[in-house]
Amino acid sequence: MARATISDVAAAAGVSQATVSRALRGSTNVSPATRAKVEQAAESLNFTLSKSASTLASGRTMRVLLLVSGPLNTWFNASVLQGVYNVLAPEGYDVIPSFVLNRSQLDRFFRNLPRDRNADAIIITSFKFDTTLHDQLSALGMPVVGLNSPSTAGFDASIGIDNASAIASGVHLLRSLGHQRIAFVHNYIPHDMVYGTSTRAAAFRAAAADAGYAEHDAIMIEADQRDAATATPGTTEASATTAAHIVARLLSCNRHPTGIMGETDEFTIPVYKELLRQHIAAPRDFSIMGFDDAPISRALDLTTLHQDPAALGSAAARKVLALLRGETIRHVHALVPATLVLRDTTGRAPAGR
Amino acid sequence: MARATISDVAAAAGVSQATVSRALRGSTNVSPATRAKVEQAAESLNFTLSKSASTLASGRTMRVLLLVSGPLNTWFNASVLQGVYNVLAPEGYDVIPSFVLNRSQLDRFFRNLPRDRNADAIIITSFKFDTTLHDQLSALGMPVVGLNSPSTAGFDASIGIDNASAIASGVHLLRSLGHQRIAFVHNYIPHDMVYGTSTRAAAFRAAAADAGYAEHDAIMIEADQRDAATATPGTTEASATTAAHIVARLLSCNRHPTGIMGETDEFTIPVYKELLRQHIAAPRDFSIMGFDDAPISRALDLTTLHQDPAALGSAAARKVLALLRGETIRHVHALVPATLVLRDTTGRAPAGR
DNA sequence: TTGTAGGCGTTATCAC
DNA sequence: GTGATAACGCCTACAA
Repeated sequence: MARATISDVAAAAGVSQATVSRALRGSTNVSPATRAKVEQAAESLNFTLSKSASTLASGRTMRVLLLVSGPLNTWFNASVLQGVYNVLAPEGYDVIPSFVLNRSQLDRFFRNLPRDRNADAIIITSFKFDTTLHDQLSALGMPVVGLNSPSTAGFDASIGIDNASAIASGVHLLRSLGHQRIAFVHNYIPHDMVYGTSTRAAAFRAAAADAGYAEHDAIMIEADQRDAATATPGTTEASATTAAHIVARLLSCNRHPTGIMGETDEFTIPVYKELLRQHIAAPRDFSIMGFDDAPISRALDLTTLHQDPAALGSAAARKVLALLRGETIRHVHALVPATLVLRDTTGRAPAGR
Repeated sequence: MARATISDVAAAAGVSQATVSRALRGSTNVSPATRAKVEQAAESLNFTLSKSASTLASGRTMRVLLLVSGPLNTWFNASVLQGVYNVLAPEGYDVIPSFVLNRSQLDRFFRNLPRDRNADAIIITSFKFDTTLHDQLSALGMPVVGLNSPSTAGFDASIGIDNASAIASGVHLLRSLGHQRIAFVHNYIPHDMVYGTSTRAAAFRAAAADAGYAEHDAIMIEADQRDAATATPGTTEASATTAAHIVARLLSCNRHPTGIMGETDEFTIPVYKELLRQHIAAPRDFSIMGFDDAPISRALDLTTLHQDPAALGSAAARKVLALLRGETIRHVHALVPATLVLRDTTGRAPAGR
């Protein structure tokens, strides 16, 4: 059976193609009677509108791109996708995920994007901002919404986690638990890096100073570049080797820190495990907390800062919708808080320190 | 600047539209010289072919659907997506993920699919097979490849994990470690269920019998339906309540099992944690193993059966490609093994049992 | 190897 | 409220 076209339906229903189109899209002025006739005809012919043809004629693709940094099978990225999908799918939009692992892939993505301008809007997550990116974004010619981007420039709207206040609340916790020296452990940050967690490192520095920590009482420990190089790019997870190196540096400090914050749960957990392996226990000997509240932190009872990437994705998608409809958005650039989740890895600082 | 069309490029390059089309698609007979001219003209006009127009004219959409059961932000589903993407994206295909949580959503999906026949093929993961589904699949009119489906019927090709032999190797492990009584713990399986892990339960029964376990020495413990109902559908994770109930049933057995296998890592871990909470330690008092080798099992040093969902996704995508190109596939329905990963939660059965 | 011309199946703009 | 009709931007025989 060759596929029925709109004119077949028109013939069957005894109306014009235009009317069929109107009726089937539910929208414009069509009398209830006609609509019923048309719908019935379409039904019996097993007819449905062709997306491609509609797209061509209308200029609307009903597709939105989701560009993430790092693999899609990351807790964060997958959850964002889920959230975006949840609000866009019911509206009839397809969401097309893409990802890039490094700067050159990112550039290639933007270079090829117009090649198949086949989306109405794009959501971009966790990219570090730079002027090149900015230019690329504005050249896109479609609504661009950012998700967890360090800067809002170049985006028509954005949503993100309030890293600064979240990190601050973590620092305050450690301080009130009596930890005299604290540390922030994080992955190696390449100079051409595309992911944006470096915001947290900066936030830690600021929050520590703010909370009264002297500079040498709030130290930063970054993963070794060589360790990072052997890992999958874009992964936030620390390898066992990376973790071992970090712990070595941590413990070899003169009067080592007892309060530790990690950039993400996934990065923090290997460090935590390595400490345990050294027979240094939390919260007896030290306190440690992650960031994200990913399932893995729950499994290990790790204290952490909760964020909800699916909610971020949904919020971003809602902004896309608003942009597409030309509605005015209340908070063009919104920031949502991350909240502290107390579990088993934080407690009063060991006495005598 | 209004978008350049193919005829603008044709004019600029001094050739016909047809030639531009041919040249830009890299394909058919075009002299190198002409091709260069065309490419340069396109470049300078910032022109690219419109996907929608190509689709309409050619009938090929360059899109493939990925339908998964359960949320996209599951380790398994997200990894499958990643794997599918990895092979399809370089070939110019967009992959459009969709998911359904239950039977009615699945039916709705199939009912609406022809409504926007806008894909060249579809990959379907982890769905329980039934005759209705079979009919729906064959009515699709496009290549359908199954991933981890209990049956191959209705699919043009399929790829999956060899649950039977994997589970068998787990049972053999427990047996050789001296566990006299073993148990399989798994989530509640709704009768209209769409996900396919029930295969593992059946495999456990068979493998246990095969290994010489009497029926009452190899017990099945299924999560309570009411517990499952309160959880997110499609999640393979056990809630704390579910886990507590399961452990209660486990320990209240006369001579309780000391060797435990779980349907997935995510489901197994809460059970494991609950056992620890009862001061019953692995591998001293019992052995427990998961299935999947998800990152979370590594974090908890859980013995498990390794599978690689991204590889499954890639394999499925390759079959899609072959189908689309009319190539003959070597193994239309392929099964890949899952391999045992020994970690810290399995060991010799406690003496005197 | 390259050009010509007729679709592909809708949507949108007008009239009526 | 409904009907013509001209786009929409490319692909693909077929001819040259």
